[in-house]
Amino acid sequence: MQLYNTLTRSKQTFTPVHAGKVSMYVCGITAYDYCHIGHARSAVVFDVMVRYLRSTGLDVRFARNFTDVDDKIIKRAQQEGTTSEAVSEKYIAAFYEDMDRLGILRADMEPRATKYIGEMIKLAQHLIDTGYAYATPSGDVYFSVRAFKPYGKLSGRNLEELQAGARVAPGEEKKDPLDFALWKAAKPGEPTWDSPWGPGRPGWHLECSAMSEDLLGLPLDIHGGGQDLVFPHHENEIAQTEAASGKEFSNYWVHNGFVQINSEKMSKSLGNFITIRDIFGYCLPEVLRFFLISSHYRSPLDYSTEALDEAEKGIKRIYSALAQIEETLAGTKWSGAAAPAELTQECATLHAGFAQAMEDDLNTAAAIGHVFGMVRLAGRVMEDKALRKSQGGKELLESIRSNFKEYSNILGVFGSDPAGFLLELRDSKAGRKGIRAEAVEALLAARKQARADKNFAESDRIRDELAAMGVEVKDTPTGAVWDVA
RNA sequence: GGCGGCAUAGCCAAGUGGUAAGGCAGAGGUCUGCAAAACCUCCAUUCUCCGGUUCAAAUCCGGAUGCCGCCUCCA
Repeated sequence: MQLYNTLTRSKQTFTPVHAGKVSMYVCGITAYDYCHIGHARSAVVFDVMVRYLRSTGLDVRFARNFTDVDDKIIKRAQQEGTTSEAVSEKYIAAFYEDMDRLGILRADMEPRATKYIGEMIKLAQHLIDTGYAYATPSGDVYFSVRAFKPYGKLSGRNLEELQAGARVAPGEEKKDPLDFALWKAAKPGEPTWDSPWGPGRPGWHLECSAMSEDLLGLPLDIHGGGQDLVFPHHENEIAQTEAASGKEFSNYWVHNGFVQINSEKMSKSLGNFITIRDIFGYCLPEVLRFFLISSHYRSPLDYSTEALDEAEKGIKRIYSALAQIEETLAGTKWSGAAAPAELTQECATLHAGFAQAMEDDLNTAAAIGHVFGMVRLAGRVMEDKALRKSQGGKELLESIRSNFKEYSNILGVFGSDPAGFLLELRDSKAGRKGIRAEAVEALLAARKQARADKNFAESDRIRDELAAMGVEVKDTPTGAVWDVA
Protein backbone atom coordinates (compact mmCIF):
# COMPACT_ATOMS: atom_id res chain seq x y z
CA MET A 1 0.00 0.00 0.00
CA GLN A 2 0.93 3.65 -0.28
CA LEU A 3 1.62 5.44 2.98
CA TYR A 4 2.40 9.09 3.56
CA ASN A 5 5.71 9.27 5.36
CA THR A 6 6.31 12.43 7.38
CA LEU A 7 10.04 11.79 7.10
CA THR A 8 10.05 12.14 3.32
CA ARG A 9 6.92 14.29 3.04
CA SER A 10 5.55 12.04 0.37
CA LYS A 11 3.51 8.94 -0.21
CA GLN A 12 5.65 5.87 -0.49
CA THR A 13 4.99 2.22 -1.18
CA PHE A 14 4.96 0.51 2.17
CA THR A 15 7.52 -2.29 2.32
CA PRO A 16 8.14 -3.94 5.68
CA VAL A 17 11.69 -4.73 6.76
CA HIS A 18 10.85 -8.42 7.05
CA ALA A 19 8.51 -9.66 4.33
CA GLY A 20 5.09 -10.50 5.71
CA LYS A 21 5.72 -8.93 9.11
CA VAL A 22 5.08 -5.44 10.38
CA SER A 23 6.32 -3.82 13.56
CA MET A 24 4.31 -0.81 14.58
CA TYR A 25 4.65 1.55 17.53
CA VAL A 26 2.17 4.29 18.34
CA CYS A 27 2.53 6.85 21.09
CA GLY A 28 -0.34 6.39 23.50
CA ILE A 29 -1.65 8.62 26.21
CA THR A 30 -0.24 10.31 29.24
CA ALA A 31 -2.62 9.03 31.88
CA TYR A 32 -3.63 12.15 33.80
CA ASP A 33 -7.14 12.86 32.56
CA TYR A 34 -10.06 11.41 30.60
CA CYS A 35 -9.40 10.89 26.92
CA HIS A 36 -10.72 13.52 24.55
CA ILE A 37 -11.92 13.28 20.99
CA GLY A 38 -8.39 13.85 19.70
CA HIS A 39 -7.22 10.73 21.47
CA ALA A 40 -10.20 8.97 19.94
CA ARG A 41 -9.17 9.99 16.46
CA SER A 42 -5.60 8.86 16.88
CA ALA A 43 -6.71 5.57 18.39
CA VAL A 44 -9.23 4.92 15.62
CA VAL A 45 -6.82 5.84 12.82
CA PHE A 46 -4.14 3.45 13.98
CA ASP A 47 -6.68 0.81 14.89
CA VAL A 48 -7.94 0.89 11.31
CA MET A 49 -4.36 0.77 10.06
CA VAL A 50 -3.60 -2.35 12.11
CA ARG A 51 -6.87 -3.99 11.07
CA TYR A 52 -6.26 -3.18 7.42
CA LEU A 53 -2.67 -4.42 7.37
CA ARG A 54 -3.81 -7.63 9.03
CA SER A 55 -6.61 -8.04 6.50
CA THR A 56 -4.00 -8.10 3.74
CA GLY A 57 -2.34 -11.05 5.43
CA LEU A 58 0.48 -9.22 7.20
CA ASP A 59 1.55 -10.35 10.63
CA VAL A 60 1.39 -7.09 12.60
CA ARG A 61 3.05 -6.69 15.98
CA PHE A 62 1.59 -3.57 17.49
CA ALA A 63 2.77 -1.69 20.58
CA ARG A 64 1.05 1.31 22.16
CA ASN A 65 2.46 2.73 25.37
CA PHE A 66 1.10 4.39 28.45
CA THR A 67 3.05 7.28 29.93
CA ASP A 68 2.53 6.82 33.65
CA VAL A 69 5.22 9.11 35.00
CA ASP A 70 5.14 12.74 33.95
CA ASP A 71 4.83 16.33 35.22
CA LYS A 72 1.11 16.44 34.53
CA ILE A 73 0.43 13.23 36.40
CA ILE A 74 2.45 14.44 39.38
CA LYS A 75 0.62 17.73 39.40
CA ARG A 76 -2.72 15.98 39.24
CA ALA A 77 -1.77 13.68 42.09
CA GLN A 78 -0.83 16.66 44.22
CA GLN A 79 -4.12 18.39 43.43
CA GLU A 80 -6.10 15.31 44.33
CA GLY A 81 -3.97 14.46 47.35
CA THR A 82 -3.10 11.05 46.00
CA THR A 83 -0.19 9.28 44.33
CA SER A 84 0.97 9.39 40.72
CA GLU A 85 0.35 5.70 40.55
CA ALA A 86 -3.26 6.07 41.63
CA VAL A 87 -3.80 8.81 39.07
CA SER A 88 -2.35 6.84 36.19
CA GLU A 89 -4.20 3.66 37.19
CA LYS A 90 -7.46 5.54 37.27
CA TYR A 91 -7.06 7.09 33.85
CA ILE A 92 -5.67 3.97 32.22
CA ALA A 93 -8.80 2.16 33.39
CA ALA A 94 -10.88 5.00 31.92
CA PHE A 95 -8.91 4.75 28.69
CA TYR A 96 -9.83 1.09 28.35
CA GLU A 97 -13.49 1.79 29.04
CA ASP A 98 -13.66 4.48 26.39
CA MET A 99 -11.56 2.68 23.81
CA ASP A 100 -13.40 -0.62 24.23
CA ARG A 101 -16.65 1.16 23.53
CA LEU A 102 -15.10 2.73 20.46
CA GLY A 103 -14.14 -0.71 19.20
CA ILE A 104 -10.38 -0.18 19.49
CA LEU A 105 -8.55 -3.50 19.56
CA ARG A 106 -6.06 -4.01 22.34
CA ALA A 107 -2.46 -3.57 21.22
CA ASP A 108 -0.27 -6.66 21.34
CA MET A 109 2.01 -4.85 23.75
CA GLU A 110 0.97 -2.02 26.04
CA PRO A 111 4.11 -1.08 27.94
CA ARG A 112 4.18 1.43 30.77
CA ALA A 113 7.08 3.80 31.27
CA THR A 114 7.52 2.91 34.93
CA LYS A 115 8.20 -0.70 33.98
CA TYR A 116 11.10 0.35 31.79
CA ILE A 117 13.13 2.54 34.13
CA GLY A 118 16.11 0.17 33.99
CA GLU A 119 16.18 0.18 30.19
CA MET A 120 15.88 3.94 30.10
CA ILE A 121 18.79 4.38 32.51
CA LYS A 122 20.87 2.06 30.37
CA LEU A 123 20.03 4.01 27.26
CA ALA A 124 20.86 7.35 28.90
CA GLN A 125 24.14 5.96 30.23
CA HIS A 126 25.03 4.68 26.79
CA LEU A 127 24.35 8.11 25.31
CA ILE A 128 26.61 9.68 27.95
CA ASP A 129 29.35 7.13 27.26
CA THR A 130 29.25 7.84 23.55
CA GLY A 131 29.31 11.61 23.97
CA TYR A 132 25.70 12.31 23.02
CA ALA A 133 24.58 13.24 26.50
CA TYR A 134 25.89 14.65 29.75
CA ALA A 135 24.95 14.70 33.40
CA THR A 136 24.86 17.93 35.38
CA PRO A 137 26.06 18.43 38.94
CA SER A 138 22.48 18.50 40.21
CA GLY A 139 21.72 15.10 38.69
CA ASP A 140 19.91 15.93 35.43
CA VAL A 141 20.93 14.27 32.20
CA TYR A 142 20.58 16.14 28.92
CA PHE A 143 20.88 15.09 25.32
CA SER A 144 23.35 17.21 23.32
CA VAL A 145 21.26 18.09 20.33
CA ARG A 146 24.16 19.54 18.37
CA ALA A 147 26.03 16.26 18.71
CA PHE A 148 23.40 14.51 16.60
CA LYS A 149 23.87 15.93 13.13
CA PRO A 150 20.59 14.88 11.48
CA TYR A 151 18.56 16.57 14.24
CA GLY A 152 15.50 18.21 12.69
CA LYS A 153 15.10 15.80 9.79
CA LEU A 154 11.61 14.70 10.75
CA SER A 155 10.11 18.11 11.45
CA GLY A 156 12.08 19.85 8.72
CA ARG A 157 13.78 22.39 10.91
CA ASN A 158 17.36 23.51 11.20
CA LEU A 159 19.14 24.21 14.43
CA GLU A 160 19.29 27.96 13.89
CA GLU A 161 15.51 28.18 13.62
CA LEU A 162 15.13 26.10 16.71
CA GLN A 163 17.71 28.11 18.56
CA ALA A 164 15.55 31.21 18.19
CA GLY A 165 12.58 29.59 19.88
CA ALA A 166 14.45 27.57 22.48
CA ARG A 167 14.48 28.62 26.08
CA VAL A 168 16.00 27.51 29.29
CA ALA A 169 13.86 27.24 32.38
CA PRO A 170 15.26 28.70 35.59
CA GLY A 171 17.41 26.20 37.42
CA GLU A 172 18.25 24.12 34.34
CA GLU A 173 21.92 23.52 33.68
CA LYS A 174 21.77 22.88 29.94
CA LYS A 175 24.96 23.46 27.99
CA ASP A 176 22.82 24.50 25.03
CA PRO A 177 19.23 25.75 25.07
CA LEU A 178 18.35 23.14 22.43
CA ASP A 179 19.26 20.23 24.69
CA PHE A 180 16.44 18.20 26.17
CA ALA A 181 16.18 16.14 29.34
CA LEU A 182 16.76 12.40 29.38
CA TRP A 183 16.64 12.23 33.16
CA LYS A 184 15.35 14.69 35.73
CA ALA A 185 16.81 14.89 39.22
CA ALA A 186 14.30 14.23 42.00
CA LYS A 187 12.28 17.08 43.43
CA PRO A 188 10.47 16.84 46.75
CA GLY A 189 7.18 14.98 46.57
CA GLU A 190 7.83 13.35 43.19
CA PRO A 191 8.16 9.65 42.42
CA THR A 192 11.83 8.76 42.06
CA TRP A 193 14.07 5.91 41.05
CA ASP A 194 17.74 5.40 41.80
CA SER A 195 20.18 6.03 38.99
CA PRO A 196 23.91 6.53 38.46
CA TRP A 197 23.16 10.30 38.68
CA GLY A 198 21.22 10.10 41.90
CA PRO A 199 17.47 9.72 42.50
CA GLY A 200 15.25 11.04 39.75
CA ARG A 201 12.82 10.16 36.99
CA PRO A 202 12.98 9.77 33.23
CA GLY A 203 12.27 12.51 30.71
CA TRP A 204 9.26 11.99 28.51
CA HIS A 205 10.93 11.19 25.21
CA LEU A 206 13.17 8.46 26.56
CA GLU A 207 10.48 5.89 27.25
CA CYS A 208 9.40 5.47 23.64
CA SER A 209 12.98 4.95 22.50
CA ALA A 210 13.64 2.37 25.19
CA MET A 211 10.37 0.49 24.90
CA SER A 212 10.01 0.38 21.14
CA GLU A 213 13.51 -1.00 20.61
CA ASP A 214 13.11 -3.53 23.39
CA LEU A 215 9.72 -4.78 22.22
CA LEU A 216 10.00 -4.56 18.46
CA GLY A 217 13.66 -4.20 17.49
CA LEU A 218 15.16 -1.73 15.03
CA PRO A 219 14.23 -0.39 12.66
CA LEU A 220 10.50 -0.16 13.24
CA ASP A 221 8.33 -0.40 10.17
CA ILE A 222 5.84 2.22 11.32
CA HIS A 223 5.93 4.76 14.12
CA GLY A 224 2.76 6.75 14.59
CA GLY A 225 1.07 9.40 16.65
CA GLY A 226 -0.73 12.72 16.48
CA GLN A 227 0.63 15.51 14.32
CA ASP A 228 1.63 17.49 17.36
CA LEU A 229 4.12 14.82 18.35
CA VAL A 230 6.29 15.42 15.30
CA PHE A 231 8.15 18.12 17.16
CA PRO A 232 9.68 17.80 19.62
CA HIS A 233 8.65 14.34 20.80
CA HIS A 234 9.38 12.24 17.72
CA GLU A 235 12.33 14.35 16.69
CA ASN A 236 13.86 13.68 20.09
CA GLU A 237 13.05 9.99 19.95
CA ILE A 238 14.92 9.79 16.66
CA ALA A 239 17.90 11.59 18.15
CA GLN A 240 18.05 9.25 21.14
CA THR A 241 17.55 6.00 19.29
CA GLU A 242 19.65 6.73 16.23
CA ALA A 243 22.51 8.27 18.21
CA ALA A 244 22.58 5.29 20.55
CA SER A 245 22.11 2.52 18.01
CA GLY A 246 23.56 3.91 14.82
CA LYS A 247 20.48 2.43 13.12
CA GLU A 248 17.46 3.98 11.50
CA PHE A 249 14.69 4.26 14.10
CA SER A 250 11.61 3.87 11.93
CA ASN A 251 11.16 3.54 8.18
CA TYR A 252 7.73 5.16 8.10
CA TRP A 253 6.41 7.96 10.29
CA VAL A 254 2.66 8.36 10.22
CA HIS A 255 0.83 11.26 11.86
CA ASN A 256 -2.88 11.87 12.12
CA GLY A 257 -4.42 15.33 11.77
CA PHE A 258 -6.14 17.25 14.52
CA VAL A 259 -9.70 17.36 15.63
CA GLN A 260 -10.82 20.96 15.69
CA ILE A 261 -13.75 22.78 17.17
CA ASN A 262 -15.07 25.60 15.01
CA SER A 263 -11.95 25.27 12.86
CA GLU A 264 -9.71 25.83 15.84
CA LYS A 265 -7.50 23.47 17.69
CA MET A 266 -9.12 21.93 20.71
CA SER A 267 -7.31 22.80 23.89
CA LYS A 268 -7.99 23.17 27.55
CA SER A 269 -6.93 26.81 27.58
CA LEU A 270 -9.50 27.65 24.89
CA GLY A 271 -12.15 25.85 26.89
CA ASN A 272 -13.31 23.85 23.84
CA PHE A 273 -12.20 20.53 25.20
CA ILE A 274 -14.48 17.54 24.68
CA THR A 275 -13.99 14.12 26.22
CA ILE A 276 -14.99 10.85 24.64
CA ARG A 277 -17.40 10.16 27.46
CA ASP A 278 -19.09 13.53 26.92
CA ILE A 279 -19.79 12.45 23.37
CA PHE A 280 -21.04 9.03 24.44
CA GLY A 281 -23.67 10.93 26.37
CA TYR A 282 -24.87 12.33 23.08
CA CYS A 283 -24.57 9.55 20.51
CA LEU A 284 -23.63 5.90 20.23
CA PRO A 285 -19.91 5.08 20.20
CA GLU A 286 -20.18 3.66 16.71
CA VAL A 287 -21.52 6.96 15.44
CA LEU A 288 -18.43 8.71 16.75
CA ARG A 289 -16.20 6.12 15.17
CA PHE A 290 -17.98 6.45 11.82
CA PHE A 291 -17.62 10.22 12.03
CA LEU A 292 -13.89 9.89 12.69
CA ILE A 293 -13.24 7.67 9.68
CA SER A 294 -15.46 9.62 7.32
CA SER A 295 -12.64 11.96 6.41
CA HIS A 296 -9.00 11.24 5.57
CA TYR A 297 -6.78 10.68 8.59
CA ARG A 298 -4.33 13.47 7.77
CA SER A 299 -6.96 16.18 7.23
CA PRO A 300 -8.11 18.39 10.04
CA LEU A 301 -11.52 17.28 11.22
CA ASP A 302 -14.02 19.76 12.57
CA TYR A 303 -16.10 18.44 15.44
CA SER A 304 -19.70 19.50 16.03
CA THR A 305 -22.90 17.83 17.10
CA GLU A 306 -24.26 18.62 13.63
CA ALA A 307 -21.40 16.60 12.14
CA LEU A 308 -22.24 13.74 14.51
CA ASP A 309 -25.88 13.96 13.46
CA GLU A 310 -24.84 13.60 9.86
CA ALA A 311 -22.63 10.63 10.65
CA GLU A 312 -25.56 9.13 12.49
CA LYS A 313 -27.77 9.43 9.41
CA GLY A 314 -25.12 7.80 7.29
CA ILE A 315 -24.55 4.85 9.55
CA LYS A 316 -28.30 4.42 9.96
CA ARG A 317 -28.72 4.13 6.24
CA ILE A 318 -26.04 1.45 6.10
CA TYR A 319 -27.54 -0.52 8.96
CA SER A 320 -31.02 -0.21 7.47
CA ALA A 321 -29.73 -1.85 4.31
CA LEU A 322 -28.02 -4.58 6.33
CA ALA A 323 -31.23 -5.22 8.24
CA GLN A 324 -33.17 -5.51 4.99
CA ILE A 325 -30.57 -7.88 3.58
CA GLU A 326 -30.93 -10.10 6.64
CA GLU A 327 -34.68 -10.04 6.30
CA THR A 328 -34.57 -10.90 2.61
CA LEU A 329 -32.08 -13.71 3.04
CA ALA A 330 -34.23 -15.19 5.79
CA GLY A 331 -36.63 -16.25 3.01
CA THR A 332 -36.59 -19.86 1.88
CA LYS A 333 -38.05 -20.02 -1.62
CA TRP A 334 -35.80 -18.99 -4.48
CA SER A 335 -36.53 -19.09 -8.18
CA GLY A 336 -33.77 -20.34 -10.45
CA ALA A 337 -33.03 -17.06 -12.23
CA ALA A 338 -29.48 -15.72 -12.26
CA ALA A 339 -28.57 -12.14 -11.34
CA PRO A 340 -27.98 -9.72 -14.23
CA ALA A 341 -24.30 -9.68 -15.14
CA GLU A 342 -24.05 -5.91 -14.78
CA LEU A 343 -25.08 -6.07 -11.12
CA THR A 344 -22.60 -8.83 -10.37
CA GLN A 345 -19.97 -6.78 -12.16
CA GLU A 346 -20.85 -3.66 -10.19
CA CYS A 347 -20.50 -5.56 -6.96
CA ALA A 348 -17.02 -6.66 -7.94
CA THR A 349 -16.05 -3.14 -9.05
CA LEU A 350 -17.22 -1.57 -5.81
CA HIS A 351 -15.43 -4.19 -3.78
CA ALA A 352 -12.20 -3.57 -5.66
CA GLY A 353 -12.72 0.17 -5.24
CA PHE A 354 -12.88 -0.22 -1.49
CA ALA A 355 -9.55 -2.06 -1.46
CA GLN A 356 -7.95 0.50 -3.77
CA ALA A 357 -9.03 3.33 -1.50
CA MET A 358 -7.56 1.63 1.55
CA GLU A 359 -4.36 0.92 -0.37
CA ASP A 360 -4.02 4.62 -1.09
CA ASP A 361 -2.77 5.93 2.24
CA LEU A 362 -5.69 4.47 4.16
CA ASN A 363 -8.27 6.61 2.41
CA THR A 364 -11.28 5.66 4.53
CA ALA A 365 -13.33 8.57 3.16
CA ALA A 366 -13.09 7.23 -0.37
CA ALA A 367 -13.59 3.67 0.90
CA ILE A 368 -16.84 4.68 2.56
CA GLY A 369 -17.98 6.10 -0.77
CA HIS A 370 -17.76 2.56 -2.13
CA VAL A 371 -19.56 1.23 0.94
CA PHE A 372 -22.49 3.49 0.08
CA GLY A 373 -22.30 2.22 -3.47
CA MET A 374 -22.72 -1.28 -2.07
CA VAL A 375 -25.73 -0.09 -0.07
CA ARG A 376 -27.35 1.27 -3.22
CA LEU A 377 -26.62 -1.95 -5.08
CA ALA A 378 -28.27 -4.00 -2.36
CA GLY A 379 -31.24 -1.65 -2.50
CA ARG A 380 -31.62 -2.20 -6.23
CA VAL A 381 -31.50 -5.96 -5.85
CA MET A 382 -34.15 -5.95 -3.13
CA GLU A 383 -36.31 -3.40 -4.94
CA ASP A 384 -36.74 -5.76 -7.89
CA LYS A 385 -39.53 -8.12 -6.86
CA ALA A 386 -38.39 -10.96 -9.12
CA LEU A 387 -34.72 -10.56 -8.43
CA ARG A 388 -35.10 -10.50 -4.67
CA LYS A 389 -36.69 -13.93 -4.78
CA SER A 390 -34.26 -15.45 -7.24
CA GLN A 391 -31.26 -17.65 -6.69
CA GLY A 392 -29.08 -15.04 -8.42
CA GLY A 393 -30.41 -12.26 -6.19
CA LYS A 394 -29.81 -14.39 -3.14
CA GLU A 395 -26.23 -15.07 -4.16
CA LEU A 396 -25.61 -11.41 -4.88
CA LEU A 397 -27.01 -10.37 -1.50
CA GLU A 398 -24.89 -13.02 0.17
CA SER A 399 -21.74 -11.68 -1.42
CA ILE A 400 -22.74 -8.13 -0.48
CA ARG A 401 -23.26 -9.32 3.07
CA SER A 402 -19.88 -11.01 3.13
CA ASN A 403 -18.25 -7.87 1.72
CA PHE A 404 -19.79 -5.88 4.54
CA LYS A 405 -18.39 -8.37 6.99
CA GLU A 406 -14.96 -7.63 5.58
CA TYR A 407 -15.49 -3.85 5.75
CA SER A 408 -16.65 -4.08 9.31
CA ASN A 409 -13.56 -6.06 10.30
CA ILE A 410 -11.35 -3.40 8.74
CA LEU A 411 -13.17 -0.23 9.68
CA GLY A 412 -14.56 -1.40 13.01
CA VAL A 413 -18.06 -0.14 12.22
CA PHE A 414 -21.32 -1.74 11.16
CA GLY A 415 -20.43 -5.08 12.65
CA SER A 416 -23.29 -5.10 15.16
CA ASP A 417 -26.57 -6.96 14.72
CA PRO A 418 -28.45 -4.59 12.35
CA ALA A 419 -31.91 -4.79 13.90
CA GLY A 420 -30.49 -4.42 17.38
CA PHE A 421 -28.31 -1.51 16.38
CA LEU A 422 -31.23 0.35 14.80
CA LEU A 423 -33.22 0.01 17.99
CA GLU A 424 -30.29 1.24 20.05
CA LEU A 425 -29.90 4.15 17.68
CA ARG A 426 -33.58 5.00 17.96
CA ASP A 427 -33.45 4.90 21.75
CA SER A 428 -30.31 7.02 21.74
CA LYS A 429 -32.05 9.69 19.66
CA ALA A 430 -35.24 9.42 21.70
CA GLY A 431 -33.26 9.95 24.88
CA ARG A 432 -31.55 12.98 23.39
CA LYS A 433 -34.91 14.52 22.44
CA GLY A 434 -36.71 13.62 25.64
CA ILE A 435 -39.14 11.26 23.94
CA ARG A 436 -40.54 8.55 26.23
CA ALA A 437 -41.06 5.14 24.65
CA GLU A 438 -44.16 4.35 26.77
CA ALA A 439 -45.94 7.49 25.57
CA VAL A 440 -45.22 6.59 21.98
CA GLU A 441 -46.36 3.00 22.43
CA ALA A 442 -49.64 4.16 23.98
CA LEU A 443 -50.39 6.43 21.03
CA LEU A 444 -49.49 3.69 18.59
CA ALA A 445 -51.94 1.33 20.28
CA ALA A 446 -54.69 3.92 19.87
CA ARG A 447 -53.75 4.42 16.25
CA LYS A 448 -53.79 0.70 15.62
CA GLN A 449 -57.37 0.57 16.88
CA ALA A 450 -58.34 3.54 14.72
CA ARG A 451 -56.87 1.85 11.67
CA ALA A 452 -58.67 -1.36 12.49
CA ASP A 453 -61.87 0.69 12.56
CA LYS A 454 -60.90 2.29 9.23
CA ASN A 455 -60.96 5.61 11.05
CA PHE A 456 -58.14 7.07 9.01
CA ALA A 457 -58.83 10.61 10.12
CA GLU A 458 -58.13 9.62 13.70
CA SER A 459 -55.21 7.48 12.60
CA ASP A 460 -53.64 10.44 10.78
CA ARG A 461 -54.37 12.77 13.67
CA ILE A 462 -52.35 10.46 15.92
CA ARG A 463 -49.60 10.29 13.34
CA ASP A 464 -49.49 14.09 13.31
CA GLU A 465 -49.40 14.19 17.07
CA LEU A 466 -46.46 11.80 17.08
CA ALA A 467 -44.78 13.75 14.31
CA ALA A 468 -45.06 16.88 16.44
CA MET A 469 -43.15 14.99 19.13
CA GLY A 470 -40.51 14.13 16.58
CA VAL A 471 -41.66 10.55 16.11
CA GLU A 472 -42.07 8.95 12.70
CA VAL A 473 -44.44 6.05 12.24
CA LYS A 474 -43.86 3.36 9.65
CA ASP A 475 -46.54 0.88 8.75
CA THR A 476 -45.17 -2.53 7.97
CA PRO A 477 -46.88 -5.84 7.18
CA THR A 478 -46.30 -6.87 10.78
CA GLY A 479 -47.64 -3.66 12.30
CA ALA A 480 -46.51 -0.11 12.91
CA VAL A 481 -42.99 0.65 14.12
CA TRP A 482 -41.67 4.00 15.16
CA ASP A 483 -38.48 5.93 14.79
CA VAL A 484 -37.17 9.31 15.80
CA ALA A 485 -36.94 11.84 13.00
C1' G B 1 9.24 36.63 13.30
C1' G B 2 10.64 31.40 11.27
C1' C B 3 8.63 26.76 9.20
C1' G B 4 4.53 23.93 7.30
C1' G B 5 -0.50 22.78 5.72
C1' C B 6 -5.24 23.85 3.66
C1' A B 7 -8.93 26.56 0.22
C1' U B 8 -13.77 21.57 -4.26
C1' A B 9 -21.87 22.58 -4.67
C1' G B 10 -26.29 25.15 0.62
C1' C B 11 -23.29 21.90 4.24
C1' C B 12 -19.67 17.65 4.98
C1' A B 13 -16.05 15.34 1.83
C1' A B 14 -12.86 12.18 -2.04
C1' G B 15 -10.02 13.30 -6.16
C1' U B 16 -2.58 15.49 -7.09
C1' G B 17 -1.97 15.93 -15.31
C1' G B 18 -6.89 13.18 -19.13
C1' U B 19 -11.97 16.14 -18.66
C1' A B 20 -15.49 16.78 -10.95
C1' A B 21 -16.52 9.93 -6.02
C1' G B 22 -19.67 9.67 -1.93
C1' G B 23 -22.84 11.56 2.11
C1' C B 24 -26.41 15.21 4.11
C1' A B 25 -29.98 18.76 2.61
C1' G B 26 -33.27 19.95 -1.75
C1' A B 27 -36.66 18.88 -6.38
C1' G B 28 -39.51 15.28 -9.31
C1' G B 29 -41.10 10.11 -9.75
C1' U B 30 -42.21 4.58 -8.27
C1' C B 31 -44.36 2.18 -3.94
C1' U B 32 -48.23 3.42 0.07
C1' G B 33 -55.35 4.45 2.54
C1' C B 34 -51.93 8.63 3.83
C1' A B 35 -46.95 8.41 5.25
C1' A B 36 -41.96 6.48 6.25
C1' A B 37 -38.01 3.54 4.42
C1' A B 38 -36.06 1.88 -0.11
C1' C B 39 -35.24 2.54 -5.31
C1' C B 40 -35.02 5.74 -9.98
C1' U B 41 -34.04 10.73 -12.01
C1' C B 42 -32.20 15.72 -11.27
C1' C B 43 -28.89 18.94 -8.36
C1' A B 44 -20.54 22.13 -9.42
C1' U B 45 -19.11 23.44 -17.87
C1' U B 46 -16.45 23.86 -12.66
C1' C B 47 -12.65 23.31 -8.13
C1' U B 48 -10.62 31.13 -3.55
C1' C B 49 -8.49 34.83 -7.12
C1' C B 50 -4.69 36.40 -10.99
C1' G B 51 -0.94 34.89 -14.30
C1' G B 52 2.15 30.76 -16.51
C1' U B 53 3.63 25.59 -18.38
C1' U B 54 0.93 21.75 -21.38
C1' C B 55 -2.58 18.88 -26.79
C1' A B 56 -4.83 18.58 -21.84
C1' A B 57 -4.63 21.64 -15.03
C1' A B 58 -9.02 21.14 -9.29
C1' U B 59 -4.37 18.64 -9.95
C1' C B 60 2.28 21.33 -11.96
C1' C B 61 4.86 26.50 -11.48
C1' G B 62 4.76 31.88 -9.86
C1' G B 63 1.96 35.61 -7.33
C1' A B 64 -2.31 37.42 -4.29
C1' U B 65 -6.09 36.71 -0.55
C1' G B 66 -8.21 33.94 3.45
C1' C B 67 -8.07 30.09 7.23
C1' C B 68 -5.30 26.70 10.26
C1' G B 69 -1.12 24.23 12.63
C1' C B 70 3.96 23.88 14.64
C1' C B 71 8.09 26.67 16.79
C1' U B 72 6.28 25.49 24.85
C1' C B 73 2.95 20.39 27.48
C1' C B 74 -0.42 18.42 23.79
C1' A B 75 -3.50 12.87 19.88
